[in-house]
Amino acid sequence: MALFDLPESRSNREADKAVVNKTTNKRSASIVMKGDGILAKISAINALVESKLGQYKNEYDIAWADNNVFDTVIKSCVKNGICAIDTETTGLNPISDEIVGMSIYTPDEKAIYIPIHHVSYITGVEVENQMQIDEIRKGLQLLVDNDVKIIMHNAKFDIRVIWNKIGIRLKCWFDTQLAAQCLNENEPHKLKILHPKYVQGLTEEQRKQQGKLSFDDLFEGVTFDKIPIKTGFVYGARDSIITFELYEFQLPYLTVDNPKCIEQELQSVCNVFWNIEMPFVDVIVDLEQNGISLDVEYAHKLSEKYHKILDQNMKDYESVLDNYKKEIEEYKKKNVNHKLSDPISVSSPKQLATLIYDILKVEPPDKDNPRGTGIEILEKIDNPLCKAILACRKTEKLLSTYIDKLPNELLKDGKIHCSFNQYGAKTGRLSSDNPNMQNIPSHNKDVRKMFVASPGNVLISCDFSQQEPRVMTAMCGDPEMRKAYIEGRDLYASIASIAYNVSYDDCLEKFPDGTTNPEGKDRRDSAKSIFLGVLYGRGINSIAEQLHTTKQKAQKIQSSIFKEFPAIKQFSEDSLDMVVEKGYVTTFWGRKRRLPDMQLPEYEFKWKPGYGDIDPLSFYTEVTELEVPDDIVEEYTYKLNNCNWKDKSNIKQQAEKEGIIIIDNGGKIADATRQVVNSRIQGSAADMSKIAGINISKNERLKELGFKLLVPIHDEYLGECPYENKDECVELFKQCMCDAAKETGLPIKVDVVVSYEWYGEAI
DNA sequence: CAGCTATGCGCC
DNA sequence: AAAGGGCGCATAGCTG
Repeated sequence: MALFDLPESRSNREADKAVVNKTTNKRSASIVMKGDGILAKISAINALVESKLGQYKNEYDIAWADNNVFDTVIKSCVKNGICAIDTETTGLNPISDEIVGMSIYTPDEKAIYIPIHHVSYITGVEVENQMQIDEIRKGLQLLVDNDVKIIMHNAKFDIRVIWNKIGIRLKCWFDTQLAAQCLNENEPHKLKILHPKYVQGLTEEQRKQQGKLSFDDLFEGVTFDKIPIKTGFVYGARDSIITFELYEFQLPYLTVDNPKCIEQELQSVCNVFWNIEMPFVDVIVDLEQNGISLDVEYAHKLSEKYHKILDQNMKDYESVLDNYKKEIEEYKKKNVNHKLSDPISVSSPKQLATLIYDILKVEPPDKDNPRGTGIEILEKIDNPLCKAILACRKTEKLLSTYIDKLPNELLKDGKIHCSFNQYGAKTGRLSSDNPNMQNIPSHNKDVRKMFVASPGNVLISCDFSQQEPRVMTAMCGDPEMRKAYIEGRDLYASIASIAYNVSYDDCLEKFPDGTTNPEGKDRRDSAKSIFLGVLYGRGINSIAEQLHTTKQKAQKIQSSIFKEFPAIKQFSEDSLDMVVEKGYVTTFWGRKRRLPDMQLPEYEFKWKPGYGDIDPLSFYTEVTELEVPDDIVEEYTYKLNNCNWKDKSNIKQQAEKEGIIIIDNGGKIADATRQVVNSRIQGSAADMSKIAGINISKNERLKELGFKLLVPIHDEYLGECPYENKDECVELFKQCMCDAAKETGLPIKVDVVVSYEWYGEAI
């Protein structure tokens, strides 16, 4: 059974975890099953691939060590100056997983599959006559030397695989995934979905019929290295050609003077794609490849410390719970089918709700969420039990998500190499996973200190100061707000000063002598909340609640802010006008956020099946959907627009009796409305941060100094460099960041910290 | 058993 | 009437 020594279907990384998690007995049991099933599984896969992709068999070629297919195609790539490339691997980790094969397509040649590390699924021995890494490297070097334009789908992955496994760092010229995201952020961006949809022109129905063609669907559970080349080459080779075809479809829309681009109003998106997203691919490759060091010894100590705290938290919780022993027992007797564990689990919202609302009969503080057990609700309840629950949950979160989790994520180099999703948010922001490096606790100073500079290096963090408010100021152009930033004043204090009609100094957190000024802090906090409230589309009630004040007072401050800074309100109104007219808003740099819900009618009217002027007995009602006559639509629209909101459901029920279904889009429209201003601001900030990353990665001097980017956290970058170069790196780092704001015409401030541990003591 | 949703919570 | 934007992940608990 040595063949199946590891659970092969998983990445090495996960395999390691499996070794830790499972007993030896269990493990070998599952492996025996795998071994017994592999023959059947492979033949099932062979048949499945044959049925789905067999038609393409003769259209693609295999590059073997003893034929000249690879050389021929490389030559054609050089001649054409363009090609699409894709890799197949044993898993999704470009460092710890292995490359299995590659495919290349260039026009006028068959798409080729290059087997590299296929093994026999029976013996585990490498299949003979596969291409040698050295030969492939020489070929790829030719592509680099001749500036061949390379097209990929999710390029950062393939670039890293090829860099790590073949030793060539390719540059991607056109990433079809990023293109798709720039062209429409509101759809899935998998190659296997986009190609049928846009290149083959299949309808949703036809696509369903075609069935699933993605890797997981076809090879479920079996890594690609075990797939016989005769079967796998069709899938592999096809990846590069469909990537190329998708590119051909997309290119006109991303060519600034092409009629298709102009007609779709995509000129500004071209700027984002070509000048921000494509150059940023190299930044992501660096970030992921660099990784960040973790102090394992410190993490271990931290784990001990917090497990002790958790033990104490649990003791406290259980002793408080003891006070309610009687009530709990009573409840359990009355409700024989109760699902309460003993003691009641602090991590089960259901059990906690039972405890708090059913057993202790607490009056729900939040009417909208009467059985909620979230932090804000428990804080309002304000009793020792809730305090104990919150303490347990806080500590458990720290331990399970960070302190005990992160040390397991290390690769062989002792670093965490997480994954960054370049278009992770529909606003254009990045996201991070495996693990998420963008939500490491910052309030708690202990946890971030697990992350340290590599030996001989220092960490440098550099963040934009008030990035989003600054972007808002640049975009709305309010002269008073601009002045505040240009003169280096605190914007929130400036707003407060004007809104409250008191001096600027009286709106700062501190007096000039350094002592705290509580009134000033309150004013500044109010202005800040309201300003950010506008950014987030937040309701006035919710703002008032946060400020611990009345709705009237909050409303008054908001009104005076709108009055004194008319550009803020104007900007919101312009944004709403734009989205209603065009269906989208744009960022400062031209990224689009489509919000089609904003163009929905407030109400839609449909006949109930069998109603309308169709014969109720007809079998064909679903074929012709008849529209509800205009006069009825108008009548109900008028009623709905002029009624008390409480009467709305009555009207809807009334209509239903008459066979008319009223769809209320109010909720969707409200949701989208809140996104309008925020998308422009958050998206512009994201653009700016990406430009900063590009500036940094293109700075040759920083490279010479050994500076490395490690983690982006929205408005902040974390990097490291050799200790002796820190001063020069800090200056260049700051400059690259500030330069990103150049186009806005507003200066931006950055804050820098140099330290050995993240959030550790400044050096 | 895997895979899904709900709830809660960490960050900007 | 009331309304926080953007993420990823852990756990519980349900379903197939």
